[in-house]
Amino acid sequence: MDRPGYHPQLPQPLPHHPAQELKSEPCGRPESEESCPICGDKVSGYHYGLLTCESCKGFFKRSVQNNKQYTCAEQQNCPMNLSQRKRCPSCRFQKCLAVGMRREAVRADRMRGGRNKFGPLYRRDRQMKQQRVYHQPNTAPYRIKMETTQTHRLTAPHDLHLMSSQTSASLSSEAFHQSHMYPSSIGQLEAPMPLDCTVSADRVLTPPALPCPGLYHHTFPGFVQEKGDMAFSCSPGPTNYPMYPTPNNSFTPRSTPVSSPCSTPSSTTPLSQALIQTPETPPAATLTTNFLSQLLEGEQDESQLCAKVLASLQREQANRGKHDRLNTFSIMCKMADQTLFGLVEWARNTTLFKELKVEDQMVLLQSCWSELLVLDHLCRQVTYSKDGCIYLVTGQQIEVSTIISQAGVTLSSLVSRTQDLVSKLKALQLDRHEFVCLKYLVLFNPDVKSVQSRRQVEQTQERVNRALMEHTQQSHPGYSDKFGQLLLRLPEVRSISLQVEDYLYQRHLLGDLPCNSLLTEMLHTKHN
DNA sequence: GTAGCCTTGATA
DNA sequence: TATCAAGGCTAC
Repeated sequence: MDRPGYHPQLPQPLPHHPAQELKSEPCGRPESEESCPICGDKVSGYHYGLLTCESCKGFFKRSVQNNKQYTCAEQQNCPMNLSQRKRCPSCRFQKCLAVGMRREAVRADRMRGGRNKFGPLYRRDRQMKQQRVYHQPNTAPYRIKMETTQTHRLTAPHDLHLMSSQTSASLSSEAFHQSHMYPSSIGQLEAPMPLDCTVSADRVLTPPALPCPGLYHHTFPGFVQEKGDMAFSCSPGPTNYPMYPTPNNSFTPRSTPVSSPCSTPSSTTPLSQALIQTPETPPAATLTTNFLSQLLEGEQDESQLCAKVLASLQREQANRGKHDRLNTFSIMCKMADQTLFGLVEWARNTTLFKELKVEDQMVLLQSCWSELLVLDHLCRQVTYSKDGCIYLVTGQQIEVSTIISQAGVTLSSLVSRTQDLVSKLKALQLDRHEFVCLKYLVLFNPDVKSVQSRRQVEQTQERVNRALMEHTQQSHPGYSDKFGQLLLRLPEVRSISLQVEDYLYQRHLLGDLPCNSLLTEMLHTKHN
């Protein structure tokens, strides 16, 4: 593909890639200046799940309506751009699916008009974009202004102590909203940390130019190295997703070639097929292996996430004046913001989740978003953090003792509880298969109120549960209780996430949380 | 088959 | 009532 980093087999950058922005017209209606994620043409609006151009909209519609079965004459990696998009419909369709276009948005009854069931998702996407627009210099209703003198003077060790009204009023709407994911970041705002925030921000936001995601892998490690003189201790950034020394590293990825979850227009997905056991199917162990491998396919690459966050931070910084740099807390929030967004997209792009009604998808995500964030944080710590440090998505490490010594009671408690859990999971040698299973178990929660397809959710949870059990038995035959030990950690994850939500809601009631963030929307939905 | 423009109609 | 994301139409 001509787009750097694009691989038809892999989950692609989300349609709302940070590099793509919307501009507000004078009338207030956002005009898309984004390029189509499939071919790069001008976006004409939301079509079948995301912003695309008119031609790709039409192409996708025709393909789905006519149940087209395309075949690529090359290696299924044909370039896809404005001039070449007509050459290979197979790769074009693959790319449509890979970036997130949804077959189910093409109406079977061909009814015209009206809004589709994706309205809430489109709305959320717009809100996120609008949020970025607000943060453009000179167009924002309020500018991001952090770290006033008053803020720095706060030393009282109370978790809910807040900045003076003046200070709060000058804060970014985005500033606090996902800090629960990184308790240390909250601590840094609540009590002055011995971190030179300005220096940190400058460092973080001045990596080498990051023109496109595909190049980030090459620039990132060097950049991290460069940050060695920061207040944080840093470790080399990961070049791939968790691979740590457990017996599971020898886990066979898959015994048969597995296409992208949405690789063909047929109604049954590879994942669905993997879930259906017939008398002809391979042994259960192989099925479990395939199933887990396919669950893993949707996992976001840590280095890509890292690059995305860095690019976002860099862009934010570029829009600021010399004396208006993001402080450490804002940076942490940015990190958490991207992480949460990535988790929502992860869920939305997983085949099993897509099979649910959109209404169910919404309520499930609204129910478990904070648990997913906590799990994500835990996995990052288990995989990358040094003992006694918290590993950030950007590859930086902060010493836990520093945070605890200066944070308030609730925050210290949160950090301690989280670190205890990290220790337990490290002792259990949690691997990426088990981690992804835990995420699925949290996501597919049949006990969530107002889930319509409860049975479907329940069956998925049972499937994942069984796969997790079989995997732990296979990978740790001498450790019969690993499965039980893993499940026993989930209540603590839940508890921590609830504590975090409570804390954030308190801040929200005091006006500290932004009105147009995903996090606020999630909090609102729960408390309403 | 493609892609730009038009029509439709549920929803905010 | 305006919006906007569906499907339809049609020149190419």
